[in-house]
Amino acid sequence: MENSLQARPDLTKNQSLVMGALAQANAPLSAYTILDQLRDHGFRAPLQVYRALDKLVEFGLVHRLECLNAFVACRHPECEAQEIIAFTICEACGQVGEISDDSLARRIKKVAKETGFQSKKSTVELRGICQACHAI
Amino acid sequence: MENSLQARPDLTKNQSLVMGALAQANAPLSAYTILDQLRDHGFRAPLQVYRALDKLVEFGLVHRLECLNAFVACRHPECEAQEIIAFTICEACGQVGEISDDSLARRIKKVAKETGFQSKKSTVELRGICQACHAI
DNA sequence: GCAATTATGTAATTGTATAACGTATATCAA
DNA sequence: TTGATATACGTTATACAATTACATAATTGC
Ligand SMILES: [Zn+2]
Ligand SMILES: [Zn+2]
Ligand SMILES: [Zn+2]
Ligand SMILES: [Zn+2]
Repeated sequence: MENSLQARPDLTKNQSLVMGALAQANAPLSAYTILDQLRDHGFRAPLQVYRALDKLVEFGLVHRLECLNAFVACRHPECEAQEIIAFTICEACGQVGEISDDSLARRIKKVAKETGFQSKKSTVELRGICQACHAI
Repeated sequence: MENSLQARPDLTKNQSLVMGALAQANAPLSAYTILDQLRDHGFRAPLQVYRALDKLVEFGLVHRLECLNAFVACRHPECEAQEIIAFTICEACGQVGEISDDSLARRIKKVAKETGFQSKKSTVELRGICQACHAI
């Protein structure tokens, strides 16, 4: 049986550039912000960014935040092994945290199943204030 | 102390029209789909829809689904009393369900708090197959 | 009436994402 | 070597989503 984890191939040039932009940022970037940052490297059109992002998300290197229409580099080593990740998005500093909690995942699965819903993909995004910003 | 629940005033004409479109639909509608449906009633511009949607969401009569950029009428009588609602979105029939489970809400609050995150607003959206579609 | 607030109409613009082309390159089998 | 397949890339145009800016009308509270 195939391992469901994506065996990550070497990144292409465009994929590397987009990954680099996201890795350097300490907050989510929109596709168009990435495009602007990479114009000096030859990027001209949104599709170049979106195609790279599609692959990077597929590889599990990047997450998409639905509530921001933005993308963030994964900082969570064990990410691919988790079914459900909760993202914490600080509205003060923009930083994104990743929480993977088994009991939370089980709870979500359970409440869904109780209504007969078969969940395939879940989005959990929390907006608020991170610890660092709250301390200020 | 003011009640945080919105005392719902009568809806204006535009708000009623948008609410009607969403109430009739059995799946989420995008703002532009609503606009098209209401052209016969004098709607000409997206802003007329977005302004009505803003109010309806504020009143708790409509929910916005982040992962779809779409809006759905609330089918959940006790909705406003719940801090956290999980939406189930069927990828087969499009129907949206609302789950409010106290233990899930507590769990989410708890895992966030463990990382020092102060959550203000949460988005929980599950995509998959609903019971009816699974039975087919 | 009058001021303040809320709702509406319209046009223009900005932001997000994809469709539809064509081209280039790597891989593999015949 | 050729042909088939798969993948990546570049470009243009277009579709879809949301907001800004400004003017006008209706409503509400004195
Ligand atoms: Zn991750
Ligand atoms: Zn912060
Ligand atoms: Zn509801
Ligand atoms: Zn269904």
